[in-house]
Amino acid sequence: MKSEPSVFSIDDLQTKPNQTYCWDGVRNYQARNMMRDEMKIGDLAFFYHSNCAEPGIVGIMEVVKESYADFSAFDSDHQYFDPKSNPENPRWFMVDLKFVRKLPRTITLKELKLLPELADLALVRRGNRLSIMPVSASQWEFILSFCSYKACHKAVIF
DNA sequence: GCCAACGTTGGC
DNA sequence: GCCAACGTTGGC
Repeated sequence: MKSEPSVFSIDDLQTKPNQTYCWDGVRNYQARNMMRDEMKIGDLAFFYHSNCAEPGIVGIMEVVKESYADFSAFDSDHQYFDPKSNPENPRWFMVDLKFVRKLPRTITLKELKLLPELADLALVRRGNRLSIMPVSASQWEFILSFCSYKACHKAVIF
């Protein structure tokens, strides 16, 4: 799940570790469908910093509330207002998340693109700008193990 | 349903 | 700031 750190970063999320946050403002149907149809309580998600100096995966979140109407779309004063959505027939949905942990270091987009094991990761596929993307179990495990071991192999791999 | 014009995302 | 790669809109 992407967020611009200048707007909301992993450190913002960590400031109040027990706080839950609604992931509002998603206005793309594919991303909406993933929140609405796929994400279940207890699921984990990577937190990705986008549109910044060092884009990459920086931490882990957990789903604490399953999809419900994104009410920011109903408020005409809100930046995420969408007149085509209303409480009777909401167009946009969101989930609630909470901080789990930061990764020991940022796994940069540059690294993710170089790793053959992640060639099928949606994030590194050509032109993918979705703000929410699926990660398979094996991709998840690989990224976490790579994160732990990279310090030892830094000179070899890069 | 087609597609040109336009707006957005986000890496660089 | 540039621009590729989208997604959306709306005329037809």
